[in-house]
Amino acid sequence: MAARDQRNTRQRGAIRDAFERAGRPLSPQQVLETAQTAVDGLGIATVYRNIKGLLEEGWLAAVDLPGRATVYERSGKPHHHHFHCDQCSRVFDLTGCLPNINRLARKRFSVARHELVLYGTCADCRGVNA
Amino acid sequence: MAARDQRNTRQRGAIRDAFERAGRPLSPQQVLETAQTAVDGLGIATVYRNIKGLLEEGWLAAVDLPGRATVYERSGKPHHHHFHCDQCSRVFDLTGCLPNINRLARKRFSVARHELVLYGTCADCRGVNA
DNA sequence: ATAGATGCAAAGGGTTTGCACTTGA
DNA sequence: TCAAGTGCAAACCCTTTGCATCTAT
Repeated sequence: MAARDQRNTRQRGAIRDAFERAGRPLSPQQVLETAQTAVDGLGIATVYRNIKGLLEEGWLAAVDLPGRATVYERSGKPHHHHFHCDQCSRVFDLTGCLPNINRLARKRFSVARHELVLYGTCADCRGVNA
Repeated sequence: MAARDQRNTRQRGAIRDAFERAGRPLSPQQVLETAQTAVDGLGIATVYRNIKGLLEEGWLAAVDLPGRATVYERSGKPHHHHFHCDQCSRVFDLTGCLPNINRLARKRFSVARHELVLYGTCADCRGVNA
């Protein structure tokens, strides 16, 4: 394998922690804010560089969502989609998918994959702190 | 109504034409390239300003797609989704949707709408110039 | 010791805005 | 006429990169 020669810096550790603990996709900015509580002076450039490294390593996966900057999540999850809260802008994982989703395209399109995002309000924002 | 006091400039006409003729969502850059053939010296800022105006007017609708800049299309179409060609990056309209698509979210999420994008290769890029 | 990693600041790419000039009505 | 519209360039925001310094190994 020898993915590459990466060191275990405090910064990298804090960034990984941020993802482990969040359990949901995070933006670089959100990662910065979380990881800064552990590593003072952490810079945004370092966050971007580590995210890139963790992507190449396969530890992270990019989640492109319409209308917002790319967020990232731990890789290895089964096929799933996301929910975007219109109020707090946080992104949550959904489970499962729908059959026939790729059949929406006419035969003149060869479909390789799809992306589905649901929008609305999360329980926290609705005050349903159940 | 008096949406606002908009003039019919050559630029605005050319921009509208670009959308009318394309029949598919366009990016500001694509609009610029098309409309420049009609209006020499057209600037990108004018394209952005007119797109914004046409959005407010309700003549255009924004189409946010994951991982690419927002594209725009004529408004008023029934609910539909889009196909993004991985090779030429053009975006095409699909027709229809799937039932139950909003049920993918657990009850802790209140779903207001959804966005679905299919990815793959369009007929042109596959050489199926049928 | 030393190559990789970091932080800062500057550079990029796409979108928006300020301003003087142009133009539609 | 004269405010809305335009073109240009500077400003912005987010992401990436250059470089001197720092640090795991």
